Amino acid sequence: MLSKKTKYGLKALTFLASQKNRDPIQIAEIAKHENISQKFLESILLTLRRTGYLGSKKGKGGGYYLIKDPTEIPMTTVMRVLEGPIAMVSCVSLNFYEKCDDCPDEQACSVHKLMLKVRDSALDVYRNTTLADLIP
Amino acid sequence: MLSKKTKYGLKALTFLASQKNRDPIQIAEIAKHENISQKFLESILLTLRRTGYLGSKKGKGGGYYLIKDPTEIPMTTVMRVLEGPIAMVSCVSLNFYEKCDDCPDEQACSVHKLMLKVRDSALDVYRNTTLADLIP
DNA sequence: TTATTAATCTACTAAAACTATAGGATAAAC
DNA sequence: GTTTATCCTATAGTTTTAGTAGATTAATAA
Repeated sequence: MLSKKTKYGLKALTFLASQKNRDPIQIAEIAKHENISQKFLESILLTLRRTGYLGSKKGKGGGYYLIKDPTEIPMTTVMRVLEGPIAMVSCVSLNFYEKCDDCPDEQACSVHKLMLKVRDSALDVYRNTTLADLIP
Repeated sequence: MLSKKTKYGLKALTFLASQKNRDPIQIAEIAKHENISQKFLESILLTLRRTGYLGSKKGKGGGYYLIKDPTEIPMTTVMRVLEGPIAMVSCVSLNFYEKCDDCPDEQACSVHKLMLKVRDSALDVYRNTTLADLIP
C-alpha cells in the first residue's frame, strides 16, 4: 500500500503545479485544500524542498512554490524520494540494491524472477509520467 | 515492500511445484530448504491450503502438496491471497475497492490517475505469469 | 525597533502492521 | 496407544507509520 506520506506529497505537488503562477502558497492552504493534517504535510514539504523540487519563503506572504517545470519532474524520482525503492524486494532494486541474506542463488529465486518483471513494469509507468501529466 | 509472508509463500509454492511428484513434503523440509522459520511458514501454508492451492496430510508421511497444476495458478490470485490488494491505493482496487475518505473527486485526483496506471501494469505482469513460470 | 507571520527543526508518542513464537488439539500411520 | 506431523488460537516483540508539541528562525510590515 502507498503510504500517506507519498499520497499527500503527490497531492501537494500536483496542487502547486496547477497554480497559475509560482507565487508561494502557505502550508495551511495546501493542507486545507487537500484535507491533510497540516503538521504532517509540513514535514513532507520539507523533504520535497530538501530534494530540490520546492522553494520556500518565510514570513508574511511566504509559503512553498514549485522550482522546476512540471514536465521536468518524472515520477521515478518523486516516488523514490517519498515512498522509497520502486522495487518490492531490495535484490531487484536499481537504486537501493541489497542482497537477500536468506537467498543463496538470486538467479534461481522465484521471488526475484517475478519481482524483476513487476519492477520493470512499474518503472515503465513512472519513467513515462511526469508531474504535468497528473494535473487535472 | 513485499512482506516476508508473501516472499516465503511464493518460495514454498515454487518448491512444491518443482517436485517430481505430488507426494507430501513436510513443513520442516520446506523451511530448511528455503531458510524460513518453521512456525511462521506453518501459518502461511495453512492459509494457502484454506485458499485451495495446497492439500495436506497429517501424521507420518504427511505434509503439504500442490493440488493444482502450476500452469493453472496465476500470480494474480496468489498475490491477492498472500499480499492483499494489487493496487497501491484502495480507490483503484478491483477486488478491494474503497472510496478515499479524504478525496472529494476521484476523477480529478492525481494519485488516483497515477496509481491506476501502476495497477494496470502490475496486473499485466501477474495475469501473464503462472507458478510454472517461476520454476527454475 | 517591534510585532506578526509562516517556515524550520527536534523530539516525542500513539497506533498499526509485521514477524514471528508458544503450546495444546487433532488426525493419520504403525 | 504411541508416534508423527498438521491444525489452531493466542500472544509477544519489533518496526513502521502517522501524527503532535513546542521552541526557533527568518521575512515582512508597522
